[in-house]
Amino acid sequence: MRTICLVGKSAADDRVEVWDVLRAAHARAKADISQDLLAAKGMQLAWFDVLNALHRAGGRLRMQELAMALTMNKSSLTRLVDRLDAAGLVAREPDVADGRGLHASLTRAGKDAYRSAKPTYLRLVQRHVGQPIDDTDVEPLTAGLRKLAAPTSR
Amino acid sequence: MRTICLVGKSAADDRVEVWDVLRAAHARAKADISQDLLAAKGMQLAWFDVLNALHRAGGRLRMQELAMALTMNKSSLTRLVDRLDAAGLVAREPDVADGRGLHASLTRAGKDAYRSAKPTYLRLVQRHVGQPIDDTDVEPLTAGLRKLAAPTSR
DNA sequence: GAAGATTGATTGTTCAATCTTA
DNA sequence: TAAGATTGAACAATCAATCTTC
Repeated sequence: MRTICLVGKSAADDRVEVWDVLRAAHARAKADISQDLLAAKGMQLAWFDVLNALHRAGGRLRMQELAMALTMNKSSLTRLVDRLDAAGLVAREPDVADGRGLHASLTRAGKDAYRSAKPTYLRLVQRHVGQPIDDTDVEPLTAGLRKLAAPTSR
Repeated sequence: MRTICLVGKSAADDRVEVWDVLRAAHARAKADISQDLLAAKGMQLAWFDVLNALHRAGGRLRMQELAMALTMNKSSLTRLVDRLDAAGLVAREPDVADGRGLHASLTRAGKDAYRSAKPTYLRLVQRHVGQPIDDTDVEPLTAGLRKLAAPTSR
């Protein structure tokens, strides 16, 4: 039983609190954005993420690179791309340089869906992430989170 | 086509970046902590979260309150508690005051498992969240994330 | 044999419907 | 009728095994 720290929190407790509030902030923002995106555009956040990643990459990406960009399990990505493929938003194309690889690429319908959803997505990010914080929070938040996003030293 | 903002980022872009880096930070920290906890103690993070919530609440909580504390779907919680129950770490007890409600409560084995895992959990949070950030990051990070964790105004 | 990707089987999550008690 | 909780069925995520090409 610690009797020394009955008053005041330790530095360690403050770090644990960062983890707690990080989880809470992420959970709330993701829930709000994904719900509203689904309601407004009938599109799941996971689908938009794929279209967004492909768009940023110029329209196509190898499955492996796409999995990396989305920090997603490769099996999960295979299945997610299956669904997007079935919906006609993404197509798989053979890699001419390496017969083992496949490219996931935006179809015409995929580009249209992306262009249609993007403004709504940006608006929702502003509403659920941009609005709640103040101007002075932006820089320190970004800096701190960036350190956490980098791979761990071990 | 916007030709005005070819140089420099808009304030809106900075807010979107907060969202991007929030997702990345959360994904990495959660992956690292849950993997290491599983490796070190054979316990899933979701299980620890339940034990932790019950411990904080003094050992027992109604299913509904537990779902709230974990920001978790009530069906998912039913199933999660099923598994913890089957493992002997948690028990369901009738609520004497309201026959509709149930309490999930820590069993003796649940308390032991919690006490055994807690130091490891805290160590992993320090390693994967505490270490990567600097002392000066803690306060502004907590403050910013707390604003995001609060329910949205709409 | 190793890399890129998919598949089968298992497990976990979610929605809507249900059951029980207030 | 509504609240608290669970269930069945559909859906998504994950691991290990597999297939194909390098």
